[in-house]
Parts: sequence; C-alpha cells; structure tokens
Amino acid sequence: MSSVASHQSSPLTPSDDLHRLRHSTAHVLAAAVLRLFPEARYDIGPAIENGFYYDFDLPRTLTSKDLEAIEAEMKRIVAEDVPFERLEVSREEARKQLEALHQPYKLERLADIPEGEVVSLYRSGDFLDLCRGPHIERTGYIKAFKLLSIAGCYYRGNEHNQQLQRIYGTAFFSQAELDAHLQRLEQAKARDHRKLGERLNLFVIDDLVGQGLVLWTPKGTILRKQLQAFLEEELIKQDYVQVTTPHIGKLDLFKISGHYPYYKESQFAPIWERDAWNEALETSHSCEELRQRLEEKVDVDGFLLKPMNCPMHVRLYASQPRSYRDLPIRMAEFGTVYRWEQSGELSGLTRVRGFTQDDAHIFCREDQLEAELSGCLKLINTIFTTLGMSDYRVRISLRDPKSDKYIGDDALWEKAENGLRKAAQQLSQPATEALGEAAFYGPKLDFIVRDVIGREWQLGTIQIDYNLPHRFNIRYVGSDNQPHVPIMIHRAPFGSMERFCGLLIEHFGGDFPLWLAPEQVRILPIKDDLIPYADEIHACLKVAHIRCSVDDRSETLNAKIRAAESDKVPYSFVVGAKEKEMHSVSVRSRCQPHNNGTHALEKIIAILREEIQQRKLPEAMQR
RNA sequence: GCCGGCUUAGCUCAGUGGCAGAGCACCCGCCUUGUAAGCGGACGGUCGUCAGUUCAAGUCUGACAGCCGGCUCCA
Repeated sequence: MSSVASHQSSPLTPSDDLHRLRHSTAHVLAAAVLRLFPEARYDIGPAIENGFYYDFDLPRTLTSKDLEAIEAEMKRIVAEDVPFERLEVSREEARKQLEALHQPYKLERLADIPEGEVVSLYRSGDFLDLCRGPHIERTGYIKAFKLLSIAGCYYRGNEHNQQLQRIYGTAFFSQAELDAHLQRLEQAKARDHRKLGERLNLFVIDDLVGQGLVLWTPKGTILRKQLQAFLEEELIKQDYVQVTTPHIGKLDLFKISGHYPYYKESQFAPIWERDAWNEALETSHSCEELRQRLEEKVDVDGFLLKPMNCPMHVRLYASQPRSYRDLPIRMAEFGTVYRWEQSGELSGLTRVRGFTQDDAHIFCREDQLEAELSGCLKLINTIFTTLGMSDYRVRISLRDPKSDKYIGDDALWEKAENGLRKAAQQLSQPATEALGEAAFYGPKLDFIVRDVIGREWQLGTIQIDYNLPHRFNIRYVGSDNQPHVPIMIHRAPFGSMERFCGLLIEHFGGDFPLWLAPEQVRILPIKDDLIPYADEIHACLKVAHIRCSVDDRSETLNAKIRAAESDKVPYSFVVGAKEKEMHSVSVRSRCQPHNNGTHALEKIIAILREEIQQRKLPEAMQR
C-alpha cells in the first residue's frame, strides 16, 4: 500500500509508516532550513496527528515567502535522494558531534536521555540530527508534502523560556492523498461554527460588548432554549430540583470555597464596594499597600463574578437542616459563570469569558454514590445518543501528584479517584487516565469532542468532590442521629451551553434536527396572489407550535427554494393554486431535495409534530 | 499574555504612492413565477483606530484594538 520501505523487522501498520514518512519529512524540513539559515538552531521535529512540525531558533522571523523557499529547498533534498543513516554512538560521541554543529537545544535534549538508553543520530546528506528514529530509507521516498503554517512556541512548552518558531507541515504517500487532505481542511472551514454561526445568524460576538462574551440572536436563543428544554425533561425524569442563584457573590464565599485563592488569575478582578474602595484609597500609603489590602488582606469587602456555581448551591444546601432521608438532593441550575481567559485563547463559542453551565450538584451519602454516578452517565449517554454524537472520548482526569494546586487530603482524593474509575467501567468505551487534569477540589470524568479543525474540547463532565462539603462544613443527620458530611457530585452533561452549541453547529453542519432548527418550515407561495393562503398555512403551523415563516418576496420559486436551502430550513412548503384548492402543501425536505409529494395540511402537521416530539435526527444522519 | 499573519460596503473579495471598485444581499420598479439564483435601477465607505513619512497614503512606518493560526493557560 505504501512505497515506503520499512527497515524494521517487526510488522507495521499503515499509520506507523505514515508517521515515519512524516517524521522523515520533518528532518528534510530542518535540513532545508539549515541550508537557508546556516546559523539556525534546531530543537525537535516530531510527527503529529495530521502531519509534522519542527521548532527553530532563527536570526529573524519567517514569512510566508520563506515557507515557499524552504519548500523549494526541501524538494531539492528529496531529488538528491540521500539515505537516512542511523548511527548508534556513545553519549560522549553524540555530544562532540552536536557541539561541533553548535546546537545548544540538541545538547540539552541529549542530556535528557536517561543513562543506559541507546543514543542514536540520524544523518541524511549534510544534515545530522539527534533522533530515536525510525526513518524511511531515502529522502527520495517523500512524494507529497506541504508546509502549512508558522507559529510561535516556547522551548519545552514553558512560557518563561526562549520563544522558537515552529513550522507546521504535512506529508502523504501520494499527491492524491495530500490533495484530498487539503480539500478536507478547506471543506471543514465551511462547517466552522464561527463562520456558520454568523451566516445562520445564531450568535454575535461584538467588540464593544467585549471579547469572549456571546450575544445570542433570536435564532440562536431558540437553539439554546430547545436544548435546555430537552435537558429539563431529563432532569424531571431523574428527580432533580432546579434552583436560581445570582451572578456575583461575596469574595468571602469564594475564599472559603477555595476558588479565589487557588484560581485568582483565571477570574475577573473582584468588584470592590465603593465605600471600601474609597477608604482603602485614602488610608493606603502606597500602591503596594493598596494592592495588598485589596488582594491579600481581608479588611476590604468585595464581590466576585462567580467562576462556578457550586459555592452558591452549597449554601442553599446549608440553608436547612438535612436528614439522611432527604438525600440525594440533586440541585440543578443553568448558571452563568465568568472566567478570565487569556485573550489569545478565546475562540468563537468554544472558549469564552462568560458561559452558562448546565450545572448540577448532587449531595448524597456514601452508599448512594455509585447509583448517582450511574445516573449521571445515563444522562450523558441519553444526550449524546439523541444528538447522534458518537465521536467522543472519555478521560479520567486525575491529580498531578507533583502539583500543590489541589485542596483536601490524599485519602479522600484516592477514594474519589477510585469511585470514578469504577463508574468509568460501565462505559461502552475505555476511558484514558490523565494526570494533572483534575479540578482543584476533585477528580473528573470528562467527555471530549473534536471540532472541525481537529481541536479537542471538553464538554460533559462528572466530578466527585469530598472537599467542598468539608470546607463549608455542611451536614446531614444520619440514621444514627449523628451529623455526617455528604459527598458532592458536580456534573454538567453539556458542560457549557456556548461550547456545546458551537460543537453542535459543527456536528450538524448547520443542518439541525427538526426539533432544534430555529426555523422549521418556510412557506413558499408561487405567486404573489397566493400569499394570503401562505399566511393561512402559517397561522395553522403556529397553532401547532411549528416555527415557520412565509417568503413573500416577489421572487421566482427557484430563488425562494435556493434561499431556504442555504438558510438550512428543514422543510419548505410550496403552495400554488393546486395546493390552495385542496388545502394542502407541496413538501420539499432538505434531506431529499426534490418534491416530496403533496400532503393535506393536517397530515403533514401530524408528521412534523411526531418528528419533533421524538427528536429525530436528520435523515442523512439516521442509521 | 507571547510569536506570526490578517482587517476595504451587511457578506465574499479586487484594488503594487496619484478620482474608492465588483458580485451577492438589503431597498425600489418591472416580471407572476411549479422545486437551487428572472430583469433593471437606486442605495451603500472615517479603507479597524490614532499618530507619522510624503506635494499626495487604502497602499509606506509606528502604536493600539479586534480577528485568525499556534504556544502558554484552562476550576
């Protein structure tokens, strides 16, 4: 299947071959850069999911013109068809060779290789690299590649280190595969929720309102509300109660919860009371003193835009005495939270500064934990199944044992982590464990989905928390008449309405199932004198709670159909004299774009009501 | 926040120091349409913002803002 010769004896899958091809192409890239910039210092150049990159420290910043020149040089190296030679050398020998090349980053990378491990260098023509390999046999095997972009990146991924220039590229076995890949990238752009959301008029992000703050249009609001209504039905089935809490709360609340001390940098700055602010200004003798009083000492009252809903739900729990008979209490809220994300990280609906979580906190007893976790998994499964989203992965997010950003003692953490591991076994697919991805108060089970350009985003999450109940000292009276501390489960099946809608737009490419479509039916009168009949149909659909509009422009039918299709309206009803006579409509479905027959109005309304009620997926996605 | 790129009409985009442009959309008129664009006209601009260079700046320089791709971060 591939023209790439394998020089390992063990059998390899095609993806291994592709990986090797790309890694070798990265070496050719570095070789080309070195020819054009002899003073270049190179770091590492791995193959990645859809291609490869290589990081360089260069005397000047690269432009797109440079990419063309580098690509041309790479083609020359491919034409030279030199072999990749593996040289296994002593650590000392490797050091000497890299020193001779004046490659400080490579020397540091060499020092990272554990004692006792084989050190290998790869030579291809005039280029030498410290590399574990393996590689393809000759540069001539590289048939189809393209450099894609330049990006800044930090050495070793640490923002305090030197910033390097990273060149991204991709390579395939054949030009046809490369072309197909580039075409896929191009097509993905059309599905991008940032483009599609604007075109379909679902949401707006306005400079004057602020970065990362989403304005939902009437159409987008319908989408959101339908999702919310869907989830609310499930909440009723699972005996949740809904609550409502404010957008801000006292700083003290978040000091107790730990949000303020632990994640201060990720929050909007506190809102200080005017009097306290004035007094602090007047009585502070220096800016530093003022800063300390406002941020560190407790003698100034302030408020925080809430970064999470949990502290408020905990206080609602604590507002009454609770008996073991009351548990579990499943407290849900579509609560809007605010976080200070770095400006460079904001992106459409998927990374924003204000978003609404479909949040809930379950307060339960130890003996109820397993059943509650199971209920949460069931809820998430219902959502993903209803929406036809099967392409997700599950991550068990654990503490990084080396970090100090977590609260609570080790025994409780272990208990929570094991609880999640056990719950994860119910899943139909294996979950992968990830250190350092936990919340500061507990481990999580995260459901992760990719966007159209391949970036991964966390959507749903289930988190076990033994810590907040202790920090707030909440209790219930047990059957032994003694106080006990409940366990909290934090869970959000969508995660954030904004992020979820963003990925949903891309998932459906804007072709939402009927129940979600902002405009479900568009009525297209053939001639202007049919407008009164179209209005009559419109009124009937409205009574049946079907969202529709009449295209009463003085346009041809073809033009109206084109507009309806491009607006991604699921059904068009064409009405002319024949339909009027029989009190019927001619139906055109977006899934079968041709005349789907003439139906009596009552009949088609019943069909659509059924499709809405059952939350059917678009035919194109049904199996 | 860091590196780089981009920013011209509502949208998509042309405009290589010398009069601000096109297509589509919106609006008006004609046409009265049978399953993906009928025809014509009019309207629409602080060329992201602010400085600078120049006889002259959409075009060159700088700062700032926003967006895009990465990096870092992500409760």
